[in-house]
Amino acid sequence: MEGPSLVIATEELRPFEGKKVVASNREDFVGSRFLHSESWGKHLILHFSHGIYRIHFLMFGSYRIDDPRENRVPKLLIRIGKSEINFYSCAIKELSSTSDYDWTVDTMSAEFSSSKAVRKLKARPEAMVCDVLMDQEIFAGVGNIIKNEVLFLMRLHPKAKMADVPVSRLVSTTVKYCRQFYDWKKAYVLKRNWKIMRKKKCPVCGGRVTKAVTGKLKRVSHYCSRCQEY
DNA sequence: ACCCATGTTCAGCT
DNA sequence: TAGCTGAACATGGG
Repeated sequence: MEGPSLVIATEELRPFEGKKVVASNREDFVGSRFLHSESWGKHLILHFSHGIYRIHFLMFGSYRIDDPRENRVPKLLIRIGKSEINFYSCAIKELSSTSDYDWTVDTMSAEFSSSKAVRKLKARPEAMVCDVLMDQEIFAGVGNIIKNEVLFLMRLHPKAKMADVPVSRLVSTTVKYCRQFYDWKKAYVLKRNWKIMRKKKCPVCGGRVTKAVTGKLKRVSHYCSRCQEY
């Protein structure tokens, strides 16, 4: 789950703000009050009257509101009023505070600082663009889908060195695409708008899309070797 | 039916 | 010590 999806999660939880947890599979949550939620990058931060919890969905995590999965044990279940919210296969960690979060690196935050990102990127001329895009200390919330789509939009090869990348345009394209991802996801049309991710043919030249593990992060990149130059 | 993938952390090694 | 690798976790979709 990537940053924009987490923002959507906070929105879906909004109707439950200020309400009491009447039941849970975790004793400490019972009787507590759900105050509000927020997201930072791929973190979903839930504030309850008894504590702050950070949920990370990793690769396979999911949540369901009033739609429990059959035969699946949620990592966290909370019942609020007549509603049931379930979090599956995620990592849950209690936080003592959220003061360590820097929202100026969260690509979905209004506080995101493009100038700060540009500065960090310029400090890494030897790094591959596929790695810096996924760096959560620069672009918190960007995952492999956003990475691949942004690289295609920029016509950039995943292995391009940052020294050869138009840094300012990379930042603006990434932030803009995160918003686009959010809009498409909300409209349930995200996948059909992928241009290169898991595609067989390049939408520009019709050539076969290359699928290769790239960068220090060793994540799969989907790219057109003809249209996306070094 | 099998294979893959929207991700991160950590142990253990060089 | 820094940096790398593999393992572990866990699951729906093509």
